[in-house]
Amino acid sequence: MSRNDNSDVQSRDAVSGRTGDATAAAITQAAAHLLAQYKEPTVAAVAQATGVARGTVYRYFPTRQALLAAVVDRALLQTERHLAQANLAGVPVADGLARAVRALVALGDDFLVLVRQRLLTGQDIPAFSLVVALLERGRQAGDLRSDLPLSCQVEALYALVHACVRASKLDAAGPEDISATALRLFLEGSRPPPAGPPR
Amino acid sequence: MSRNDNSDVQSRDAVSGRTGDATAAAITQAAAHLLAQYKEPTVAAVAQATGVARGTVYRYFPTRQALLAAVVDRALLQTERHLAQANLAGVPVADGLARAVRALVALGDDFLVLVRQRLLTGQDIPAFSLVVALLERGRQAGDLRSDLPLSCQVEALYALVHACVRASKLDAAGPEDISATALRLFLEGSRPPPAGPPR
Amino acid sequence: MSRNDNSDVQSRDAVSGRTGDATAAAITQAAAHLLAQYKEPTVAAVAQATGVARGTVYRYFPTRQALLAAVVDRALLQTERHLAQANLAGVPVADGLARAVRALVALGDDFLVLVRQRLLTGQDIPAFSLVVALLERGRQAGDLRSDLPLSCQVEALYALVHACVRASKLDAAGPEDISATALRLFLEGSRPPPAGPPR
Amino acid sequence: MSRNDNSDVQSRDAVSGRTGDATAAAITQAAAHLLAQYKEPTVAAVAQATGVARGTVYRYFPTRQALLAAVVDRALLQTERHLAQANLAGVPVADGLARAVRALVALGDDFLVLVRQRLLTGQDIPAFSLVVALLERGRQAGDLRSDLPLSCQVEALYALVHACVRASKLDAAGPEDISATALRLFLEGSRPPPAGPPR
DNA sequence: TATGAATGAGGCTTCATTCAT
DNA sequence: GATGAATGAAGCCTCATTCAT
Repeated sequence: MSRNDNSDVQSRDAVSGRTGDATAAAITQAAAHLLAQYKEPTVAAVAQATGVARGTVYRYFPTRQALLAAVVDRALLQTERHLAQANLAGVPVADGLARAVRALVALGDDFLVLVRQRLLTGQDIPAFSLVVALLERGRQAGDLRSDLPLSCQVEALYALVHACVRASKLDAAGPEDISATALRLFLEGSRPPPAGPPR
Repeated sequence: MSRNDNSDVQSRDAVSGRTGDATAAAITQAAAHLLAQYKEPTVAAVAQATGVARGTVYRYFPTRQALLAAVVDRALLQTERHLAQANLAGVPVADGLARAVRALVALGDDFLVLVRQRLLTGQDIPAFSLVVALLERGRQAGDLRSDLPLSCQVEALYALVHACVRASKLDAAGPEDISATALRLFLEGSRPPPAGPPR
Repeated sequence: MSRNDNSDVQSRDAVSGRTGDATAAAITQAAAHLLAQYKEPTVAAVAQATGVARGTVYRYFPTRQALLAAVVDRALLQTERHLAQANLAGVPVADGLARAVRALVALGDDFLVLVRQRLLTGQDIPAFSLVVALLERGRQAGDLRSDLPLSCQVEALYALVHACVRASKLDAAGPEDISATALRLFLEGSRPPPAGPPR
Repeated sequence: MSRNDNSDVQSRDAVSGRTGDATAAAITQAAAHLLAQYKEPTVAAVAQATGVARGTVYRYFPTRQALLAAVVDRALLQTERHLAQANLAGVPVADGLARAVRALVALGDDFLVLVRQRLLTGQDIPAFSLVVALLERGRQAGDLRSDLPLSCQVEALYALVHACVRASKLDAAGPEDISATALRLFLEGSRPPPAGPPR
């Protein structure tokens, strides 16, 4: 009843109106936004973007590396959740690809963070394994051509989503249009259909 | 495989076998290689990769920024030269695309440097205008589909070349295979041909 | 002899007993002392003389140049205040000269800093304009000889004060004696009075 | 007879027309000029001012410190020679002072170098001992007032010469005028004579 | 909990010095 | 003898990190 009766919610900051966990989330989000622009953000930049003092960042993350790792972890988690909810394995390949692309586009900064991570470390992103599995299924089922290396197809899918997301930032296109464009480029390429429309 | 064969030009260093200009070229090349890996190379790293002392880098480039700018400039020059020699405007669009992709793949680190530059600055690379013109010609001539934004197609072409180059570093594929894969992905996408082979 | 007595203002450092502003003042003071010895002080030297780490200097002054400029600015401010309080224009020339010399001597390091600045840059010190005006008044009123260039007289006054201050550092003379000596040298020179005492 | 018959003169540089000793002299002279402006000259600056390459400076002077010491030594030597030739001890004090001041003014950069040296090191300049002896003689003979510290008078003399030299650089005054002004300021000060002109 | 002050390691840059031609 | 290239020590500056309030 009383105002102090917040034993089961996080403590709340009077000024920012943020709970402790919300502060941590705000920090990671700001850091993700900076990372998505391919900056190498300093702690001061993250703190300023979050609207807190530098020391506050260190209250939640022991080191800069830990903060950046937390950002990547959060992006991984979000990606896993989105892709799992998309139920890629439960629908035909064509539908699965459309769902996957929409999910990646919807991830926004988190997707860019993971692409950046792949670019820098060269390591696979585990959260993307569902997408790789989908591509493999498509190749085996004959829904996707299999005369090209799988690795190139994987790269191509991410690259096209990434390219469309970035290109759309200039055109201010909506996520549906972006997703559709990326998907078409991935599936059909840039050569026009010989006769009637392929669909 | 000596880096320099003009025996009667430039003073030559006995140990490294490099002339003065060759030293500058070696520095930019080493820096380009580091940049191509999406590192943010320190002057010390560039010097070590070149095999000279830090101070030597400053004999040729007044600041780190100037060095990196010189690397980008050199990449621009190389790209302009390669694309100009490819005579993209003088052949049919299909051939032009094949030539363009082969030229970009052949650029190696220089292409990656320019892609990185686009990624970081968001600015257009003037040396790529020949490729954009080719795409525009293809769209108007009906050789390329025009129901997608040109900007997305431009991004897609670079992204696919980039993706194939990077994917090939794991497979140690040759430039011809890389180029062919990138070109097919760009033109035909990943959906298999409906009936007989597309060509 | 504590440097700061306003007990309820500014956060206070437990070890050094300095407030934040006092730290900046301590840094400029230490830098002024080094400048007054005609050193070209490094940031490390200033930090050590202040008793802080190098980085701390950069908390208060963005660059070394900015620090040195702040020292000069502070010296200008102090000089303006001292000379303004001396009310040179409101008393006879002879008294004004005595006041001016005492003020300059009392400035100590700040005066030396400004003399050094004049020496290095060759530019006039605006805070000295009150003294120049006094000399001009003296020349027009016949209290000072006007058969010598004013610029030489100006230089001479500063040079004599400077010389006496520096000479007195070896003799540990008090400011009153220094001022009197400088004033006499400026007014009467080194030739003894022909007959009785000149006053 | 033959052109190679220069065994007893210095080897002569074909381009600069300087002998080896002349090159060393040119270097010290250029360095003296820079020192006289109260710069802290780099070896590169000295070399550029001399018109030779950096390495050439090191052919004549093992280190920068040695070069600067050589400049001071040369200034000391010049000063000793000038003052000795002035025969200060052999004429009345008044004449001696006039000769001394003219000699110091005529030294130009060398005098400024020594003043700078005094300023930085605080040590006496041995070449100036003849002037100090002259001042002492004047004080004992009653030609100079002795109610002021000798050290202040010494400082004052140098300071006035220095001030007049520097002030004259703005007015482009000749050495005779400079000397006369400095001497008057030293002897008679800035107060006008009570009745008729003192001379 | 949040903050501003302080620190020190590391990167950039200059410059005295050495070396090979 | 003179030069340009190369080096490394040292100074400037940034920034991740710690600490006391």
